[in-house]
Amino acid sequence: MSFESMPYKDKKVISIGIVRELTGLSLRQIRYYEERKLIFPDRNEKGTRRFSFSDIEKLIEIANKREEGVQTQEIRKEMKKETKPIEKKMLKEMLRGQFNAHFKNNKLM
Amino acid sequence: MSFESMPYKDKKVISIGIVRELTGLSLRQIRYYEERKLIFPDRNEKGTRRFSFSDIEKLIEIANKREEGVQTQEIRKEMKKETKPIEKKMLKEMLRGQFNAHFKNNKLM
DNA sequence: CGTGTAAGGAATTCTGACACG
DNA sequence: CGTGTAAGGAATTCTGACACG
Repeated sequence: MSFESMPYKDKKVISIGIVRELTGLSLRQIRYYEERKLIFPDRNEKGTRRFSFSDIEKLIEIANKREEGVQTQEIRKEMKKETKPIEKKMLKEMLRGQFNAHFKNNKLM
Repeated sequence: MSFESMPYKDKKVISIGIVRELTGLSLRQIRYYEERKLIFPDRNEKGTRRFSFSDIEKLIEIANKREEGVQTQEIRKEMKKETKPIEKKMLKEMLRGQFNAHFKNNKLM
């Protein structure tokens, strides 16, 4: 199942009210950080936001930075650097997936 | 943080609507399986249910058993057997925690 | 810039009950 | 036994806007 293969940490299943409880941030703050492209919750069909545990961890980091007086713009820049290696890893895995699919189709199936 | 120390899998943070999406079960079915003591979602202050990924996995198992015609009573019995070892493990860890706390308080603090 | 708040509407969730079987 | 459904109420979430600064 695709459900099993994805780590729970990145599944977008948490509503904004719970995120508020878990982070201590206000709804306004959470929505604003999305507006500033610091987090990227999914939306369900009717438009309500769905967050992952990763989003929550990110929000906790953001809250800490904000307490230090760092502006959202700066935080976004810092986060870009940090997520780059992850993107590279993802890309690598995607390529491997493509390769495997290709191999399967031509040699085994 | 206590947040970090607990695996995401067991955090009760998912609302019943998402559980329905993820399991394909109806709200009625999910609530009924709780009534029959097959799952144990938390409740927030206002009484709305909060499920964990573990609950969702359990529900998928339950759905499979039900398709085979197994009654909820039977499913509960089967699940009791399966969760016993986990309870033992938890108990062991709790005891170790108590021991460590005791040791710390008397010898180190 | 970052956050609070009141506003109105839409969608969610809850419980207890009746239905069928 | 297991599930559907209509009912009424309460709580959630959404957006765009005004406020302050």
